[in-house]
Amino acid sequence: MVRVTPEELSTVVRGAVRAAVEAGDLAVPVPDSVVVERPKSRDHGDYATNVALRLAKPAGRPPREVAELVAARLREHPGIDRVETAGPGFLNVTLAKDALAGLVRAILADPAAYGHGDVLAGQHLNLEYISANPTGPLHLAHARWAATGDSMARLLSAAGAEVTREYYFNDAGSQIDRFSASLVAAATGAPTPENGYAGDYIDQIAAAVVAANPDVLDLPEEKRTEVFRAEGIELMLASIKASLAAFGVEFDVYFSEATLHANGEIPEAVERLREQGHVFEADGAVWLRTTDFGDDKDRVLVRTGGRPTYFNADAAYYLDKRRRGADRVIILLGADHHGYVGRMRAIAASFGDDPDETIEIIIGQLVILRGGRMSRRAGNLVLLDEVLDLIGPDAARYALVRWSVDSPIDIDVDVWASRTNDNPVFYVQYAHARLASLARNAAELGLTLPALDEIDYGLLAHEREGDLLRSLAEFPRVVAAGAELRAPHRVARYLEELAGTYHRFYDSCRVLPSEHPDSPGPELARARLALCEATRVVLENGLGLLGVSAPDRM
RNA sequence: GCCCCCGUAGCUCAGGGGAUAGAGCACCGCUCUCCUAAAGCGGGUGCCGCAGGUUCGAAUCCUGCCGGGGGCACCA
Repeated sequence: MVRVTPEELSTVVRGAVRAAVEAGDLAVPVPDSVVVERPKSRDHGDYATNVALRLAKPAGRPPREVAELVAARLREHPGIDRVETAGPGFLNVTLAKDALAGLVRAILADPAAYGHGDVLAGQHLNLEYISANPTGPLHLAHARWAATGDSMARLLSAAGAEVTREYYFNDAGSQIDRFSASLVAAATGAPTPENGYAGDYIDQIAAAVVAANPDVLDLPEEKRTEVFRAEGIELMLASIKASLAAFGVEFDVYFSEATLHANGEIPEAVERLREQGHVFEADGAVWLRTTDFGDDKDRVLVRTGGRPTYFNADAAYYLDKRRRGADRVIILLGADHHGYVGRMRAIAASFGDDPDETIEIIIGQLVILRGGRMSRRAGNLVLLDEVLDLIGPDAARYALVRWSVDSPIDIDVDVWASRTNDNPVFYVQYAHARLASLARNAAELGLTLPALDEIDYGLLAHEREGDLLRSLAEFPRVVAAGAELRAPHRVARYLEELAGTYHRFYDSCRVLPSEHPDSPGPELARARLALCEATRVVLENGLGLLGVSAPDRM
C-alpha cells in the first residue's frame, strides 16, 4: 500500500520537476521546496501545487505548459490517481483511495508520535514567560502568558526543538524592598508604607513568617527586614508555583536575579560589553551605546553612585542564558513592555550576536474578562486563581490560547463556563468524548481493532471520510507551522475544524454494525472504527499541545 | 513627537503571495423508534479601513494617510 502525505507529495512533485529537467523538457533550477496545499474547494482535488506558476518565468514558458509537463511525470506515481491542470496553471492532485486512507495506519502505528516533526530539530531554545515578580499573586495577564508560553513550549518541543522553560524573578531591587517593608508593617501592625503592597496575601505571608520565626520581631531592624525579605519571597514564590500547578504549567528553571548579583555576573556583563567597545561613561554613569544598534536612546548600565540598573541585569541574564546553551532566547512580554524589544536586540548585538538569530521577543496584547459576577472594573486585576474558580483550567487555558497574541482578548465568563456549542473548548472536547464513547460501545459489541495490516483502508471512500482523512493529514503541518510562527492558537483553530469535520462524518457514516438499514458491513465497520480511533488520537494529541484535557466522558 | 499591535460578514475572529475570502455566534427553518441532539443540515451577507506601489497574481509584502488600543524613565 502506498501512503502519500502532503509532505511526501511535496517531495514527489519536486522529483517530478527534476525528472522533467533531467529529460530536457524544462530548463530551470529545481526548487528547494515545493508548496503543496489543501485547496479550499473539493473540485480542486485532494492537494494542489503552484510549482508551474513559480517555474513559468525562469522556464520562459506559459504556466499551463509547464504544468502539463510536470503533470505527466506526476501521473506515473502509484499513489496518485489523477492530476489536472487548472486555472492559471495550478496542478490539482487527487490521490489514490488507499494512499489517503493509509494515513490511518500510520497514525495508529505510533499514536503518541503523530504530529511530531523535526522542523526545529537541533535548536536549543530558551523560552521565558510570565516572569512576574514575587511581590503578589498572578493576575489574568500573567495567565495569558502562562497558557500561551506553556503551549508554545509544547509546540516547539513537538517540532523537534530542545526547549528550556524559564521564569525570571526579581528578588533584588526596590520592589522587593517595598515588599519586605510591607510585610514588616503587616507583622507589627504598622500602616502599609507608601508605595507598599497591601492585601490579604501580605497579612498571610507576614503571619506565616512570624509563625516560623517566633523571635523575628525582636531582631534588630535590619536583620528583621532581611528575614521577612528572604522568607517572604520564598512563600510568595511557593504560592505562585501552586497557582501555576493548578493551571498545569511547570517550568524547568526559576531564575533568581539575585544569583546574577551574587555570582558577579552583573559587572562581568559590563566588562564583556566594554571589550566589545560599546560602553562609555557620561554624567558619572556607565552607558551602553545601544543607539548603534537601532535603539532610540542609549541606556544606563551603572547609575551614578555605582548601583547597576535593571538593564544591566537584563544584559547579564541574556549572557547567562546564552552560556547555558541557548541558541535563541525567546521572551514573551505584554504590550506594555514593547519598549524592551529595541534594547534587548541592542544587548544581543552589543555582545557580538546577530539579534535576528539569537533574540526573539514576542509581544502579546492585553486581556480582559467580563460576565458572570465580574464587572468591567475587574479587567486585568482578576487573579489567576479566580479565573480557575470561575471556568476551570481547561476552559481558561483554551480561552487564553485560542487567539493570536496580537489580538487583545475579551473573555466572557458566561460563554466559557457554559456547556454549549458557543464554547469552543466544549465543542472540541465533546468530539473526543463522543469518540471515546464510540470505542466503549464497540468493545461491548465485541468489535475491536484488528491488526493494522488487516484493515481494508480502501473502503474509506465516502466523501465525509475523505474530508476527515484530509483533515487528519493536516495535523503535522499545523504543528510545524504553529511552532515556526510561535502561534499555538493555530492548533486550537485546527482542532475546532477537525471536530466539526468529525461531527459531520459521524452524522453521515454509521460506525457500529446494527439493525439499522444504514449499518455498515463488518469490514467497513472495522475500517471506520480505525478511522475514528485515529481521529481520537489527533484530538488527544492536539489538546495535549494546548495543555487541555481530552475527556472520555462528558 | 516617536515606537508597537489592530482594522476582514450584524458580533467575535481565522486566514505564512494563489483559484469563487472562511468559521463560530446571532436570526429563520428542518433532522433522533439509530453509535453522546453538548450534534448535524439548509437559508446570506463582504469597496478585506483609505490611497498608492511591488508582482503573472495582494486581505497577505512595501510606503503614506485615517480610525482604535498600548507604550516612552539613571522606574521596577
